[in-house]
Amino acid sequence: MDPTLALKIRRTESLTSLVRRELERMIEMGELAGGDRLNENALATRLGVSRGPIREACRGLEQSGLVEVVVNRGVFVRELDNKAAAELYDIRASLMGMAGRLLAPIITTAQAAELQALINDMDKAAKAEDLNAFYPLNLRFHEKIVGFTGNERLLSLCNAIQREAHLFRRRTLDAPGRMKVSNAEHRRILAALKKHDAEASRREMEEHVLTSKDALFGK
Amino acid sequence: MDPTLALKIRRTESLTSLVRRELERMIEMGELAGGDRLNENALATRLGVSRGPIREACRGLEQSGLVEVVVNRGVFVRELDNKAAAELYDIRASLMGMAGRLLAPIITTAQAAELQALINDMDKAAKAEDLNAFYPLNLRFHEKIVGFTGNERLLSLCNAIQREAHLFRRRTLDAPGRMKVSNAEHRRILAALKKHDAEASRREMEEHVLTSKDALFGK
DNA sequence: CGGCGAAAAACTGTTGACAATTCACAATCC
DNA sequence: GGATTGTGAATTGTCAACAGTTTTTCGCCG
Repeated sequence: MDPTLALKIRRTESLTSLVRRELERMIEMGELAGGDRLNENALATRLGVSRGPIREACRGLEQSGLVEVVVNRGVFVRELDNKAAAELYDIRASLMGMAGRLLAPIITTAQAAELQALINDMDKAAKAEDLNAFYPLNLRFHEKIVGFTGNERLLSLCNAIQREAHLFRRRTLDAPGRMKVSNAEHRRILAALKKHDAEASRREMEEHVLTSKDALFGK
Repeated sequence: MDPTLALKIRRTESLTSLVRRELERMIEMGELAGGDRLNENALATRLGVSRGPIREACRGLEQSGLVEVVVNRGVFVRELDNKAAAELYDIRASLMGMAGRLLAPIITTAQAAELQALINDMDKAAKAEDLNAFYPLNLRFHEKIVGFTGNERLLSLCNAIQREAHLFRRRTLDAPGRMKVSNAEHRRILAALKKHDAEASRREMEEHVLTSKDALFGK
C-alpha cells in the first residue's frame, strides 16, 4: 500500500475509529455471529494494531448495543432474543413516526420526487421478487425521510437502532408478498407527506414499522 | 480507603466503568462544563488510575453523546446549541409518546397509584415554588412511566437522552408557574393511562414534552 | 470410564513508556 | 505593529509488558 496515503489517513483518523468501523462491518456481514467472543489478541494481530485501539473500539460498540462486555471474560457480539428485537421495533416505530410528523410540514417537491423514485424502483424489485434489490432501496427510503427532517441526532439514532436490529437473524421481508404490501404502505406515507398532513404522516410511518414488526412475530 | 473493598470492586467491575460513572457524575454536577477538555493525564492522576481506562471510558461517553472526540486534540464535554437541544426534545417527545402508548393497555392500579403519589408530591412542591423538590420528582414520574412499559431498551435510551439533554444550560421549569402547568399535564397523562386509552396517552405524553420544549425556546 | 483437582495455557485488565502531534510563546521579518 | 516561523513543553495515539482471572488440559483416584 502507498505509505503516504496511510500516513494521511492516520493524521485525520485514529486507529480506534478504523477498527470500530471494521468491527461493525464484520458484525453486519456475519463474519462475527451473535454470541461470538471478540478475541482481542486475534483481532489485534489480524488488523495489525495493538490491543489498545481494539479495546477502545469495543467500548464504543458496547454503548451502541452491538456487543456486550463481561468483566474478565471478554466482549461478545450481542444476541437479540424476541423480546429485545420487539423492543427495538417499538422504538424504531416511534422515531419513524416522529420523522413523518416533522417532515410533513416542510417536505419539498424535489424530496417527494426522490421518494417517489425509490418507490418506483421498489415496485420493480417487488414484481421481480428480488429481495436483494428491494432491501437496500427500502433502507434508503426510510433513511431519506429521516434525513429530510434535518434532525441530525434523529438520523444517527435511527441508523444506530437499525444496525442494532440487524443482529436479529430473522428478516421481515422474507415472507412472500410482503414486498408489495410494504411498498403500498410507502405510497400511503408519501401521500400523507405530500398533503403536509403531520398527524397522518406520523401515523402511517409508525404503523408501517409496527406492521413489519407484526409480520415478523406473527402477531 | 480499605484496600480489600477496592479489590472486591475490581473483581466484578472494571476501572473503565468506574471511571465512566465518575465522569458522568462530574459532567452532570457541572464540575466539567460544556466545552471543557478532559485532560487524560490530569484525570488519571486525580482518579488514581492509568490513562488506559480513562480513554476507554471516554470512548463510551462519546457514543452516548456526552463528549466529543477530536483526533489529536482530545475529548471535550459536548455543548448543545439550540438546534441540538431542540432535536433532543423532539426525540424525547417521540419516545415518551411511545411509552404512553405501550403502557396504557397494561398499567396496573398499583402503578397508577404510584404515579398519583408523585403527582401529589409535585403539587406540594409547586405550591411551595420549590423547584429543587419538583425537578427530581418530575424525572421520577417520567422514568416510572417508561419503566412500567417493560421495554428495557426504551428505558435506557430515554435515560441516555435525558442525560444528554442535561448538557443544555437552560432549564424549562425555571419560568414561574411552569410547575403547575406541567403537573396539570401530568394529571391528564395519568387520566388517559387509567382509561387504558393508548392513543390519548401517546398524544398527551408527546405533547407534554413538546410543550416544555416550546416553553424553553419561546415558540 | 467418568468425575475431580491442580497445573498450564489463554485471555483480559492495567500500567508505564515511547512516538507523533498540537499548543504556547518568543524571536524574526515585513 | 502585526503576521510568521521556529523551538520546546504539553498532550494525545499507540504499543509492549506485567498482573490477575478464567478456561483448558491432563494426570489421578474411585
